[in-house]
Amino acid sequence: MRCAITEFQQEQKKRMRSVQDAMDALNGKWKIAIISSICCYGKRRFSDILNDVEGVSNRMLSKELKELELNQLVTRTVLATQPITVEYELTEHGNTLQTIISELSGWGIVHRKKITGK
Amino acid sequence: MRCAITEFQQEQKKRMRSVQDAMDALNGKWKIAIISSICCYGKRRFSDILNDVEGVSNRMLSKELKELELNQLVTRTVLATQPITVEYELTEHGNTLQTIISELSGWGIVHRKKITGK
DNA sequence: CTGAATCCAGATGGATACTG
DNA sequence: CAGTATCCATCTGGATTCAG
Repeated sequence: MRCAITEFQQEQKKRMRSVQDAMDALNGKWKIAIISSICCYGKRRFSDILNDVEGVSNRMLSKELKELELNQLVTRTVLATQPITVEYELTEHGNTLQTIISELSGWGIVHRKKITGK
Repeated sequence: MRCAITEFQQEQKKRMRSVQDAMDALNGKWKIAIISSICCYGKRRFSDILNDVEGVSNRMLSKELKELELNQLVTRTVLATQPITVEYELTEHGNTLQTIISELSGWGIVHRKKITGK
């Protein structure tokens, strides 16, 4: 009977799928930088993020913010100013990413040393 | 004097860069699945990984394994069998990713529930 | 100010066939 | 078995312009 092996592989598949789910929500060149920018300041306007995230274009920023909103990681609030301004904020769910981002940051530092600076 | 703000922003930039360093090493459609496959079994052959990672082509597998090797996350060992076989294994450094992968997996499960199943 | 629309170059990745 | 080479469709993302 090969149940043990089968179950083991099933677990492995589930694990891989859930990691992929996470990565799908975070993929895109700027997502993590955008999240960092917002969470760092609490609330953040479109043009602010545009300045924070070095190199991003308004086209990409708009697109990735929309995806983050779809994934319920940020909220978008239009303010009735003249001209209008828009505030982005992390949702509670978005905030749960902070642990992961911290760990990625930590690993990234070690990794960079490993590859370059030795 | 604006030192506090400046330092804060400096910290933020560093953090974003190191996260990006980490993501650079892990980007690519299959990297995490490949790492999962290898670490799950200890050692793994090319054709094994090809089977484990659903949907990957030999072209992509070859390419991403090469990148993982460059980033010193896996080692490649040619065995003198007939025909030759190749074993891939996680380096010590590659193994340090397990925590992050676990967390991503955990977050991915919560996230999927949030977005779909409620 | 906050985007959306268009255009376009370059990267990504699948299918297939081939080599040692 | 473990890749490499080639062809080709699609995706990505920058620059620029336009709109509410």
